[in-house]
Amino acid sequence: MQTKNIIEEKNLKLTSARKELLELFGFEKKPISFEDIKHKINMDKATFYRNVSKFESESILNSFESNDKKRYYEIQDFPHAHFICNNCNNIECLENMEPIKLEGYKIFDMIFKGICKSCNK
Amino acid sequence: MQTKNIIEEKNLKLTSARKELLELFGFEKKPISFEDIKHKINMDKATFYRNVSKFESESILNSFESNDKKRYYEIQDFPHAHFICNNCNNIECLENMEPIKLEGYKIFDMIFKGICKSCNK
DNA sequence: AACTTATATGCAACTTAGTCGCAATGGCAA
DNA sequence: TTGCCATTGCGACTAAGTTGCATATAAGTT
Ligand SMILES: [Mn+2]
Ligand SMILES: [Mn+2]
Ligand SMILES: [Zn+2]
Ligand SMILES: [Zn+2]
Repeated sequence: MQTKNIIEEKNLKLTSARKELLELFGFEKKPISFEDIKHKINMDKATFYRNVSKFESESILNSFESNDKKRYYEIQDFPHAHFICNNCNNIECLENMEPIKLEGYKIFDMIFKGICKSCNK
Repeated sequence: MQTKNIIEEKNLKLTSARKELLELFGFEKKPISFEDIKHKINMDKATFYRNVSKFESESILNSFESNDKKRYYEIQDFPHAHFICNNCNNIECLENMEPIKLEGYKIFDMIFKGICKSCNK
């Protein structure tokens, strides 16, 4: 979907900060922290955080906290688990995993931690 | 195992702070943050954090970060997943779950987030 | 195109979990 | 009992994220 349509659908103003963020998140395939992109983007950190929070409450992004005390954001497409490597700190999207069910619970997010494929060789 | 043996096995000094912590962690069944117990314990926060870090590197405790930006520690017994409720923020140990395997990866930790049994009613 | 107004932004000050340097203390082995 | 080194308390610090406030701007209205 186009950046403009995403925004209009949610009754938000299409500012240049929001354009920048949505293009960046649309382009990246991995979850991103503020630290990751602060040098690439042209906005204050308050603007970044206020926008990603709004995007999250509008179901455009979702987020989780990694090992490094930073919050990572990514486009909300189809639900999938994440693997965080304790060794290289890389975050992987596990897109081919069948979803796990727990009787009586609703699961929105799954995080696995351990040693990733390449560190495990 | 006795507090004293745990400590001696790792060549650490059995200080009163360490006795307090190990008894507390042995007694509690749930993961604990510093905030949770700071009023019950008789030590500086630096002492708490230095000790739990050491215990973790000695494989006496393990830890993970929850939704509330706090780190939770618990006795390392048998590996199990945790469920964090987005609604009531309660942390549950999922002790009856069969472990999940991922070809090529080593999984040390699994965290599920969503809505817990009692909030889901 | 100019006017209006609610929303969004930049900036600086703030919050808060956790860390660190350092001088004083205290386990424990000799 | 002595002495050494790990451990402790304390205060200062760090860093991710938040907030208040004055200013700027998107977008609808005239
Ligand atoms: Mn992902
Ligand atoms: Mn547990
Ligand atoms: Zn790795
Ligand atoms: Zn709940």
